[in-house]
Amino acid sequence: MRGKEVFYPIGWDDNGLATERRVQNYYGISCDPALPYQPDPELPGPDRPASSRSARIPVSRRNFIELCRELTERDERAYEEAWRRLGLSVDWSTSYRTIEDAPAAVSQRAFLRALADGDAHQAQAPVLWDVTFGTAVAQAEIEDRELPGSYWRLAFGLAGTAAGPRSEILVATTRPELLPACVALVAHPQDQRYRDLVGTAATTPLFGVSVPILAHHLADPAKGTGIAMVCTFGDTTDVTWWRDLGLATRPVLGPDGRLLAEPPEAITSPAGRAAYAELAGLTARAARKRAAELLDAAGALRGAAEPVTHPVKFYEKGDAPLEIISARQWYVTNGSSDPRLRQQLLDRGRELTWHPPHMRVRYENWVNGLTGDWLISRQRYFGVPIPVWYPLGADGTPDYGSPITPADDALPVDPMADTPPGYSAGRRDVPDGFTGDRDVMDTWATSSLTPQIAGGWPADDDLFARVYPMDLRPQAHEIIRTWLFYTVLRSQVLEDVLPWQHAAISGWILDPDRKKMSKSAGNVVTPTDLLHEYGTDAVRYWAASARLGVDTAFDVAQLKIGRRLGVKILNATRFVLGFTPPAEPAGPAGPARADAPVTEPLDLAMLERLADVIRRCTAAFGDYDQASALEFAEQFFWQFCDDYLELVKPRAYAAGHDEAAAGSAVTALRCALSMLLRLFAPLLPFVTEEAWSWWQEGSIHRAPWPRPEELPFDPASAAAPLSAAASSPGAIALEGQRADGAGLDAASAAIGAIRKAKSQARLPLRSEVARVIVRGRQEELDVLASVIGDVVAAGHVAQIEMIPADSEIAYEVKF
RNA sequence: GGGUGCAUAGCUCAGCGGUAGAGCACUCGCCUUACAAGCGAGGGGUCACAGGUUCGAAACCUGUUGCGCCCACCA
Repeated sequence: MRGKEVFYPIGWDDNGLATERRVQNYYGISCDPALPYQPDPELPGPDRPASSRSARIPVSRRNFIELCRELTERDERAYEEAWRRLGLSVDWSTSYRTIEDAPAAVSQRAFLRALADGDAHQAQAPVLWDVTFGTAVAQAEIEDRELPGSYWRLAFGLAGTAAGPRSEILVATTRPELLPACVALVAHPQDQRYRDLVGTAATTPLFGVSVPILAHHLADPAKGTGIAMVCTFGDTTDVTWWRDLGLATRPVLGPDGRLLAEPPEAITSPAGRAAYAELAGLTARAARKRAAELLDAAGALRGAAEPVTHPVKFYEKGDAPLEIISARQWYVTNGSSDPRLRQQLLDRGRELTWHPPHMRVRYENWVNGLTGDWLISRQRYFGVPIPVWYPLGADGTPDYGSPITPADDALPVDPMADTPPGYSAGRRDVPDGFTGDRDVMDTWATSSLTPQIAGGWPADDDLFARVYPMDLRPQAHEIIRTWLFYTVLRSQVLEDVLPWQHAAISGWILDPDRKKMSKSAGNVVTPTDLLHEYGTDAVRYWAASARLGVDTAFDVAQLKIGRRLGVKILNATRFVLGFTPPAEPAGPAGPARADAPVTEPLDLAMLERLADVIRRCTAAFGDYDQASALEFAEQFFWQFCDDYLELVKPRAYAAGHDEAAAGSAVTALRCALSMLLRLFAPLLPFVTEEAWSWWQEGSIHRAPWPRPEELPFDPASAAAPLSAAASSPGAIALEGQRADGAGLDAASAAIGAIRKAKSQARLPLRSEVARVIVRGRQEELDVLASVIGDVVAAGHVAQIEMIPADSEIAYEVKF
């Protein structure tokens, strides 16, 4: 409507663990990569009742991915239907799915570019691991949840003279099952209680392993007994201590979340090995209970277990606490260990215009709090494969340090199916042959490239040059640290540019009790029923009232009001179009046209007010504040209907008596209607399109945005007589003269006073009024005088008298 | 613990230096030549609390309390 070409792409982010879980639950299956492909698998089907994980039917990797594609496609069709019905003005002809070849190729190309530039690397390192999904996860996808737990106080043995009078040392832990993984005890260097012990060793109860007692500033004297047990790995602090203090590695937890079959080598005593055998194969949770029992039986517990509630790290879509295990993974540089890149990212955050501005703080918090590079590899199936192979040595061991990369024009590749350059297919997984990387990339590794994917990078140079960098990223606040941050990161690294100038950060829709909607809480309101019951425009009306950055409670009352507004627009349009245009019919669709001169002061005043509304709406939209734009338009529209239409009705109907006065009214009505419909069009697209179609050509959504300059004033008769009140703040310059809408307000106030008198007298509004006396200051009476004819007619007033007085304007109504 | 936002009528929210606002809900009235899925009128608020700035504070500053969110926090 503003005359610009808009590139508004839409895509489906269909990869990821959320999809895999939905597919598992929907079909009652699980993926087993060891199984062969079944062309026509027998599936339990969607009607199968929710089953335990063990009851799921295992299917091959290829079958699993096929089902993921199938179900996401079906889900996406349902979404598209809902969004089309919502009137989203995205360009459906350019939509993409991140799992399709073109986006996958973009994703792989960006990865290979990062690899070539040294921005992607592998490392064998401790990672946060979801034991249910069996994959590593990234820092951005972790959340804390409060869980109940217990403190156990374990007695570690002290040997030798350094121990002095003490023979044991108490260590509090919430995870006794990790005792076999213990590699050290750590106290704060200033802590007097343990100072003399630092540098000596203690012996773990039950397992009889000697561990050093060390000092580190991260040890908190106030927690537990002030001395912490360091394990491989109980939490991220353990990892820090392990690194800083150069500690041994004694893993006991496997990728499935169960204790490994064999104890760490450090456990050598028969008693220790016997104790470990009691724990082997148990889940961490079960092992915790068993370990506490064993410790109790061995007399190594001091005092009763103390219940606590503590925060535990979870994958945000996971059901079991994350564990930390050591694994080889792929990482992408994100500024955590590169001060220059970190500063560049912070600078980009300041370059970006945030709506609302304070959302930038979340971004900065996140960038400043990054603790490691971006872990992008996932040990899953439905995702874009990491596009590398590894050469195998003579003994069949992969050489991870020399990844084999595909040719650029071969992308996308699946290293598990495709053969790398320089090899034949037969040399897969044989000595001196090759093996494919079996991991896929984090879903954000692809969705962080949405500007590149939508913009045709790098194949369509012309499109890319025209649309990138883009203007706007609309998204919600919970994915600032993922979608927004990763997108800024990729554009910084790939193009050294900010991917868009503006970020419009929406809040959430909360349930009517202001609680977050969630499937498990059962308080989700889905839009489809609402769209059917209240209509799209009503739903959009409610949604548009939500300002950026502010969470909004779902409110059916707002839908009803929106629907009422839509109905009112149709009725008002019908009313206005019921009057015959005074002269030639309006020309081509578009700006309102003067069919007859607008000469009557009330009509001029109304249009002047409307011009001001247009200015304010336009400014609000420019400020990403659609809620204010709607409010301004709506407020004016109701005054237009309730006061102006009623005031002007008698004059407009009286076409036979005073053609000029009637013509002025009808022209003003049609002009205002045209502008109002266009003002509402972006927010209420369907009802305005319908009303527009009754009298205009073409779609209202391609009509020009209304401008005050369209006002059909006849310069010869413009609003000169509108009194001294024209110096008020609302005054506008028009055709070289000053005018404002004071006449409309004066007439509204006058008809309001008359209505009030009738209401208080319990009389119908159409009843006759014998006499109205108005007292007020001369200048106010002058304004009123200019529109008094319309007031008298609309109020059915027989006689009106205006008496100058040195007081606020007041009305006396006599029947 | 650090950060950030919010607190205004019964409800949902505007207002952000100049006499407290809207819609809904509530009460009363009205079939009025667009609309009874409508129209008109009315009642209803120490603007969380305490200081300060100012001629003047709901608004600006400081602090307090409560709620939400972000980050950190698993011994």
